[in-house]
Amino acid sequence: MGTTQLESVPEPKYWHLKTVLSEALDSEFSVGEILPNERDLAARFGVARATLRQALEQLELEGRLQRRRGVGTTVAPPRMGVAVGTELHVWPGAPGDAWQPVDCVTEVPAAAVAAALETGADEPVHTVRRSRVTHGQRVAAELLHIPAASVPDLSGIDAPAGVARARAVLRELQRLELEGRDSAVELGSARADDAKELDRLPGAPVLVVTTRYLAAGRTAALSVATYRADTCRLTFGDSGNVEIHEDPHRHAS
Amino acid sequence: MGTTQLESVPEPKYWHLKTVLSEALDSEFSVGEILPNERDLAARFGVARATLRQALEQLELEGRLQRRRGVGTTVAPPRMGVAVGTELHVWPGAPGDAWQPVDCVTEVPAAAVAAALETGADEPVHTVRRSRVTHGQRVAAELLHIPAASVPDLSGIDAPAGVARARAVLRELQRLELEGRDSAVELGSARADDAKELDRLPGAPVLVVTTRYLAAGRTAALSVATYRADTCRLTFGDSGNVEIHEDPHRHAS
DNA sequence: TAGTGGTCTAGACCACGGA
DNA sequence: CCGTGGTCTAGACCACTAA
Repeated sequence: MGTTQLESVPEPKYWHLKTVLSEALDSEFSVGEILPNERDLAARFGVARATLRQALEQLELEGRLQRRRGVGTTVAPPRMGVAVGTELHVWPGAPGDAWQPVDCVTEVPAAAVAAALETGADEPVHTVRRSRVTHGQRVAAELLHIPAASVPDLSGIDAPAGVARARAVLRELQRLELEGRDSAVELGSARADDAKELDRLPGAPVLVVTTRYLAAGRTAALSVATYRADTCRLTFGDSGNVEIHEDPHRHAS
Repeated sequence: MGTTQLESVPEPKYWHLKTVLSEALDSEFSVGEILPNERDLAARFGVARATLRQALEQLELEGRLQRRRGVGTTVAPPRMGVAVGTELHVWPGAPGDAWQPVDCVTEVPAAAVAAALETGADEPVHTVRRSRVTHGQRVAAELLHIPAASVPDLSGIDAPAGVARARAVLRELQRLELEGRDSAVELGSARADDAKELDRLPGAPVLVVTTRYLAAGRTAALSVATYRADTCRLTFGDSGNVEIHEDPHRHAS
């Protein structure tokens, strides 16, 4: 036939759309600027709204866009670097750490937490809730699990819960000698409570950082911190922290 | 009215669906088992297929499911821990590292890479492509950028590209003294080339690990590694590496 | 109250894998 | 070839925000 078949691998529309939008963001928009609404954009590109939304979702996942219901879609600033792996051999709650205690409860934890802490099934655990603010933005929410056995001298505190108790638990933790630490990062989706704390909808993508603190040959504390994946880049520096100004991954190929 | 209004905050259908499916996966399915197809599942729960797919997407994002076109949806095994932050003060390509060189080209890089390397705009850079296999699975693809100035004694090599040249560049790199390193982790979506290497569709969620290697007071190499976010948990241990058996994040709350 | 993004539907067709 | 998940459409209604 006379028809040429160049499109041997037809690219999905939303993928092509994402590329076009991405280039437009680089050249025609500046940070914080509001994009046209989804219905107009879809009409302009001649696609259904659902298809446009698929492209926007990808761009939001990559931290290029920010969407807020009732407001609109704006161009996101570059992701902020958030230090996670520095301050070796320091307990949570040490002077100058980036976290702010919010609450504390003491109870027998869920089975998964007990297993990670290697505690007995009936052993009570203090769970401190903390939040992290960087550059004026709430970037992470944390649950810090501390077996009651790790902080035995908590007798003078009568507060059954709340910030006061959280501070007391953290203070007692400093008395132990920290022997080591290991962390893991994985992708997750925000639970309802974390989503509220992070000002996102439930299910929003988050980076979950799980850290075990070791003392006296056992796990003395377990931190599960959820960071906003759209706005954060987690940095693990073992040398001086230098900012990488532009993302080499974005434009490569 | 006599009708009670308990649903003050109506939960989205796909969110409830995700919870139900998640519990079913825990109790009624085992790893590797094939779920009913999407049309049957949607009918069984009385929702449109698109709504069901929204729930499945979330579960896949959390590493609970694996979906393959033409095959079906299966229950995913727990995420594998992949060491990323150990082996301090070791160059890429050192004996025993987990990466396998695939290719190497030498050319003037994209602007973003040049900026991160702090090289001049016209300075050539070796780009080594490597892939990482763990537990028999391709888990990551890497582009390793090395300024030509970091490996000046590359004269005896006549191969213009390919694995041989990659090995030669890595070998030369070992002659420098590594002074430090810093890494960053962020969420991204797989480019077409990485997706093919990782056996995923383009746009699949990945964890992008950017590492700068420092020597002689400058950036001697820059690694951009993309890990499959669905199957990997990146571990950064500064003490012995101990596996966390079950994810404390999954079941909490 | 008007306009935004978020959810949901009931279809259709396509690309891929295996029999 | 058939069955799977992946893409796409053209609507509808809801939840939220700001004026």
